[in-house]
Amino acid sequence: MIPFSNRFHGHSSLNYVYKNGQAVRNRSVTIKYVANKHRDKSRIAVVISKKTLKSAVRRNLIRRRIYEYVRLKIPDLKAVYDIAIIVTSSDFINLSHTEMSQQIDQLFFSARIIPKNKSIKTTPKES
RNA sequence: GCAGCUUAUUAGAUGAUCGCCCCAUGCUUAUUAAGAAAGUGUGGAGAGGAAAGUCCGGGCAGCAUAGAGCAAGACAGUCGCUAACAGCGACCGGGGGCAACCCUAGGGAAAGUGCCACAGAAACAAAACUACCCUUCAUAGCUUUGUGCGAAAGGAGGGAAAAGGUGAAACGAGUGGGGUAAAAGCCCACAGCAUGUUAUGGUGACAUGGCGUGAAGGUAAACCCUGUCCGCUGCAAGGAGAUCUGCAUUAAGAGUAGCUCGCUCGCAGGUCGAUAUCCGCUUGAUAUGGUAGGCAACUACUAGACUAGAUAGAUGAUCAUCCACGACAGAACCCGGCUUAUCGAUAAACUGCCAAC
RNA sequence: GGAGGAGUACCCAAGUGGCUGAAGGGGAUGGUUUGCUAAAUCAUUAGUCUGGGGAGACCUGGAGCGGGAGUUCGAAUCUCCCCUCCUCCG
Repeated sequence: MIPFSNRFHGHSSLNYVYKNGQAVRNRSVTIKYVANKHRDKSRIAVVISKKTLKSAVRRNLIRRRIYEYVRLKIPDLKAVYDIAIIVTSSDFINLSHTEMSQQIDQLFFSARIIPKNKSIKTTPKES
């Protein structure tokens, strides 16, 4: 999980991201993001609908894996962002760790939240 | 050894690195003290047998310290257990299995009402219809020619409820004998059923036997009757600000239930501040061990223990090794059950068959 | 987390124990009408799964009212347990 200060608190702050954020998406994940100049720390949420995956255990598992990977990316962000990662396909549960990290890296780069070459350098360091 | 049956336990393990929530405690922001917040260090602890479905029951909270009557609803063998229950235990009756054992919404149909389609003579009150039997009328005919006898079909009167291609079910006591014009528990013997009473055993449901009486279709997960229980809403319950104006003080109105009573309460609006935070929130019908009681469910006493409390919601990620290659699945106020989902592994008791001693 | 409701043919739906071969409407298919279409009008329609027969057109048996049990002679309907979908709450 990510620290308490990097989470969203309350419903309305997430609604702001949904309404005003920019979106990048691929087949199974959508990322909405918006820059926030009032805060010192970025906030990140992972959203999985009960309709996409019925089992609570599997939803938790996806959420934890994404949170864990994104937690390591927080220091690399260019600025302070509010980010919502919305999972829209139940196939996401079957991805291996490398497949998952590739998809998220790709989306983060195309959103221009993190610089490309740094993201390539950091991943071997972490592992 | 094979096949089966019941119960209980368990629910991947170990290590490395990086992280999360809560609690305790130290330091810093910050040199009087106290409190709050943020950061940071150390230590402790961190999902289930079903956490699920929300199907029952209870605690707790608000409405009266939850009160009365009706309505509505739930339950249904007996005795016990329990805070309570539609639960559990033991037993009784019924059904299944060679057996261990399993299943069982199991009060009342002689209080009343309804329903029993189609088919069938008839669907529950008894009768009618067909067939059966007797008497009689009348006729063909026979004839000893006498107001003699008299078949079948037919008309009339009567008998009995034994027979009736249907149907889930047919008047609801079977078999054999007697009996009769023909029949029938009409009578007899044997066997069975219901009910009353009585004896024995059992707390009881009930079981076994004696005596008397009797002939009653099914359906109550149809209405209903009998007995027992039951107020409603649910932690999104509920609690925690400041201030001003108007109306009212009996009455009116409002509040919790479908209605009646009863009970309680002043009501309406504006402004500021919020749409959040804190409390409720985990020590409890608590689990574990021991002793005693009980066939058991369970209860009493005792010892030490504290074992999630989040709020976009904490147990994870990555890697390595091992094996049986890991099923179903994530607490949200808390308990007791039920039901449903579930890869396997282990242990114990018991039953049947086969073999050996 | 808690409370309530619904599920019948491709779609909308009626049906509260028995002749349901599942009413009715839309849709689909084929006629009539028109120079052609639309509209109107008439007729047909278990159309899903499965067993058997047939070269095929088609004929025929069974199941089937979200799924599974039970009560009953008989269940879309009554009872119980699941599944799916929808709505509400400070």
